[in-house]
Amino acid sequence: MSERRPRRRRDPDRTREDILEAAREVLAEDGKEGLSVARVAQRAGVNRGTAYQHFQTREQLIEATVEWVGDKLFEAVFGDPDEAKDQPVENISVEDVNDQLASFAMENPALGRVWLLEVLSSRRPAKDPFWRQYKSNFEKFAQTSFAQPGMDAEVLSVLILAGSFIWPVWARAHARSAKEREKMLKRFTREILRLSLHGTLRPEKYRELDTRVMRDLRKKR
Amino acid sequence: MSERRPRRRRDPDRTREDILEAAREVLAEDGKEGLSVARVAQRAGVNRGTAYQHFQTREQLIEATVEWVGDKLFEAVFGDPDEAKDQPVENISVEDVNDQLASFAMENPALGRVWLLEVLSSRRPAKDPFWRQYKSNFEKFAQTSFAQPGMDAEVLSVLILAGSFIWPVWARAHARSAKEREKMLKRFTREILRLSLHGTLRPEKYRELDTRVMRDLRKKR
DNA sequence: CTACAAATCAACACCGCTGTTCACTATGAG
DNA sequence: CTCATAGTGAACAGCGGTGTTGATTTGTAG
Repeated sequence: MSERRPRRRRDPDRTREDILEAAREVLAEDGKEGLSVARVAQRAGVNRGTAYQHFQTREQLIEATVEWVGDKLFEAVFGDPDEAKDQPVENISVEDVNDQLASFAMENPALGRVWLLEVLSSRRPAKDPFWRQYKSNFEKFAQTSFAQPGMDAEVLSVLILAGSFIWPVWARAHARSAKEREKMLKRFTREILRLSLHGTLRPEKYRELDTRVMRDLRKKR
Repeated sequence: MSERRPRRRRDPDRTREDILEAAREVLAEDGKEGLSVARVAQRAGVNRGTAYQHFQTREQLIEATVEWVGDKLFEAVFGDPDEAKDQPVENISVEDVNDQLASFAMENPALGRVWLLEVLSSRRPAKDPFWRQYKSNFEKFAQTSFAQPGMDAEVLSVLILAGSFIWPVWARAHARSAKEREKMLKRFTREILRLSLHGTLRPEKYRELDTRVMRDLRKKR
């Protein structure tokens, strides 16, 4: 036991990447609380001291990992950042965005959950590129004639994000085959679509409720 | 320092309650990961050994606390369990249920989040009275003529629960005055209602999408 | 009023983690 | 070649945690 590793080739960038990669793995397996610098360093095949050289504290290591997740999420949902930034809303398919989002969540359940809570509870959520883009897309879309009137884009952003990242918990995305995950994913995306198109209540059966909600609408913001 | 407390009066039930109460406080303040038997025992004014007598492990202490939250949540949303169990669905107001749920989540943000994740990831979620009732309500409702056709009640249950308990994170429910919480709560419940009634997309603008979703509907389950 | 099971408690043994420091070694860039 | 620096290893001081054990007290049943 306790094989002595040969010394790493000197390559700070590579080393940093290795540490981050290991951090992702640990985070994905055991969540934020399971992550210790010691474990990450071991998994990365790096001396603990070296890890502390690259990330001053455990918190910073987590932060850097979450940042990485945010970037990947952006890429998965909106594609190349440079092109995506200034796409007009009309070019963006509501359906595709939600599908990609839900798919990412299903394939990276633990990582995604950590990202979600970290970003939503952060002091400056707008720092995260994905959140910024996602929310602003929703807001712009709400202005178009394709959208139902009176939407609260912020609430909807949180709702769909929360649903997308929590659904894999219920679906037991870890511990399932790719095929089963695919099936659960489909169920989710289909229902989001159906909900988006028709809601859950038949408005004609809720006249009173409907007028009340829509009246509130006018006086607010 | 290190005042020596006088030995506790012998009263196992009371002691157990004190421990659970302290556990709730700790959980509410610092979440699942902040909970240690040591802290709970100290806060409860109980020897750590005593705590271990009542709850064999940290996990079991958490489990018991989550159970308590489930009960409270049930009570807050559905009222007295004995009466609620066999209410016909028609007597239950969709609006009220969602309002009470969101309100509970807003007033018990950390506790609620722990409950949500614990229940959804548990091996036997149906053990939790609230989840069981909530989901089955949704399923029964989906069968009525008040509901839009083709709803996936399970997806919707997870979606709304997730939204209700994650919204307070975004809303920074801790660290806000009662008045501000109330305002954020209103925004959420209103939007849920609006969404339930009208969705987000104008169906007439999404004919193709609509027919596709509804076609899928027929062949599935 | 006594016996006894159960409740309470202090102390024990042990773990893993954080963050720091320091001396040493290898290495790639210039 | 040389030298700043990445990487290593080891040790330290400290913290807070988990479970366990055996002695001690105490309510209560008989």
